[in-house]
Amino acid sequence: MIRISKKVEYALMALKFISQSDNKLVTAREISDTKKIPYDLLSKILQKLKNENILISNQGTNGGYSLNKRTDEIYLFNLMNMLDGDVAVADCMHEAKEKDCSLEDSCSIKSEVAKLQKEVEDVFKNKTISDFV
Amino acid sequence: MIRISKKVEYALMALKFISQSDNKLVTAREISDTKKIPYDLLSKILQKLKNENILISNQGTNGGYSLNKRTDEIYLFNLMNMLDGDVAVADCMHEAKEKDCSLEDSCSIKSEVAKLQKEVEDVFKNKTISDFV
DNA sequence: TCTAATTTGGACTAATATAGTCCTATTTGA
DNA sequence: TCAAATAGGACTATATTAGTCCAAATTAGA
Ligand code: SF4
Ligand code: SF4
Repeated sequence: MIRISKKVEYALMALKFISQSDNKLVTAREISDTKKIPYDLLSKILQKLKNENILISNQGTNGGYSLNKRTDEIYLFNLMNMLDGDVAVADCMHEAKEKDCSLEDSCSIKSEVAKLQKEVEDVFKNKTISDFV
Repeated sequence: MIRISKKVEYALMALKFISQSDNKLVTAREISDTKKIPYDLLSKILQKLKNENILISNQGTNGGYSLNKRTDEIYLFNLMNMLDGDVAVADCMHEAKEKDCSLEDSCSIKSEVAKLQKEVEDVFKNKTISDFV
């Protein structure tokens, strides 16, 4: 059904929220409350973004998150990769070859699927967080 | 993870196969055997395509399927719709509003997601079976 | 030094979607 | 009448996505 996962949506909302908070640290709780995002899930997402150097985190009382990149340096394509794994329109299109397709031998559409992959990738590679702010 | 379902892949292979069979009727068994597609699943797909007037079917001995449209009249976008339901990058983007998002009130990214939806749709609307043949 | 606010992170469960199977009926040419 | 085929409902299995639970570590401030 070709969709953006909730994780990615939550990440987009969170990054937008943080980018609009003028350098002030933002807590997971704040975002969760104002955007109605499940707290635990959001926490995981922010941690991931921190580990991927999209965010900087400060632990402890008065802690929170802040951006570590400009919004136009954060690509939707990369976000999707971080949070959901490879953006691949078919099993055979994964970068890492863990997921092979058992039909690869008899497959008659692989090269066309590859073109499609390219076109879909381009859509997501051409969007950054700044498009969402 | 943004992918084309197996159903759609199987449909593409089947339609390609049929289109290359020079007006001769093609059976589900033939396609299933040569393309290694699970027979029962493929049958369902072909039946669906018949009900959607993409294929014509002939029952009984010597029966089989043939195309009811030119390959350049069969859009990937429509195939996906038929077989998997709405192509929607997010819950709120479904045509029929069965699937609403509970966050719609607090959502800060909906309009940008709508743009994305449009771009993704365009990719699939600009591909027909003829691109796969 | 204690406490509350916070991030960190593993393990788990629940819900949903996708893929595949099974079974029976119907149609039809030979 | 038989065998080859489509038709289609109901079901099961698998995988993915979404969400929850719990315990630990960090840190500012009282
Ligand atoms: S069926 Fe063909 S296109 Fe689809 S995943 Fe397998 S090899 Fe790739
Ligand atoms: S979170 Fe926003 S963009 Fe996503 S489905 Fe809900 S309303 Fe649409």
